[in-house]
Amino acid sequence: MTIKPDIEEGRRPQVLSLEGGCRPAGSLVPEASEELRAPEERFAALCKALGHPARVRIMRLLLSVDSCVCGDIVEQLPLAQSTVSQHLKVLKEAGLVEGVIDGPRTCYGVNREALAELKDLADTLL
Amino acid sequence: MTIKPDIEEGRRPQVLSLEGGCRPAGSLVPEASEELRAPEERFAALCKALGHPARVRIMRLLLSVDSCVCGDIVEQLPLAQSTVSQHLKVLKEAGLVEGVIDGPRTCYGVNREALAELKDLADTLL
DNA sequence: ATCGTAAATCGTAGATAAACGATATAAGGA
DNA sequence: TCCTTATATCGTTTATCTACGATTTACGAT
Repeated sequence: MTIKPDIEEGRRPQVLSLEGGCRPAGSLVPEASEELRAPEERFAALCKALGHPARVRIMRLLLSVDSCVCGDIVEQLPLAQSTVSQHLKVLKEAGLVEGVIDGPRTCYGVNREALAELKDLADTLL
Repeated sequence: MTIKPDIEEGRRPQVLSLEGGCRPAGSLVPEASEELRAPEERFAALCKALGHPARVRIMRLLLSVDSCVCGDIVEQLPLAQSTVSQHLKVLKEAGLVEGVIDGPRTCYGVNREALAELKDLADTLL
């Protein structure tokens, strides 16, 4: 890091991680170390992935049938196939769902561990 | 609503609520009525509000001091005052925090009910 | 009435997200 | 081999988010 101090003079180009900060000391709150910041970011990432009604819906669909649905998800949503595929990608990248390629189709399922992680983080952090 | 059918002919300008849908019948999953869709949207809205590390952080700061902090939040984050104010607004609009004006400053606090609602929805829906 | 401080809002730039259609990829069956 | 089907990816457009500085608003104190 610190490749360049900044772009030029204007606003910084999306930091979005707020890990460094600028405070030298004098934290009002005891924690705030590197270690304890990671769970917050993980929790935020999980929440962000669930922060769209279509994705909550997809999660529930997958939970309700418990095994793989695939293109069935598309039928359940008023969205184009490509859009649903995108939403699945977001959920997959957050680790909330897993996809298993099965012949010409892909079977998705909820990652129960990630779901447990989410609830655990919610209880721990908030 | 239905002021105009659509802008012109291109893609629709961000539906983002998927309430209507286009399915006439034949749902694969039993539920999917209007009533049961609301909690999903509420949950998504809460998650969206928490879908940024700065906002998770703010929530934790407010919980840790349990009463109002105010500009202290700004000191705890590597963000400008206006940015923090924006994040607080997002949390406030989701109902997760409440602000009480106290003289020249505003005291924020976590809305514990909304927090309970979040956890409850997580357990119920997922 | 004026000043200073705290917070909100405005205006703006750049990054991401969401949606679509079109196209590409991959596997199974004819 | 050549369709067909199922997903994924690409390219694009529009909307929203994130961040900032500058300004405005609202108090309290002088």
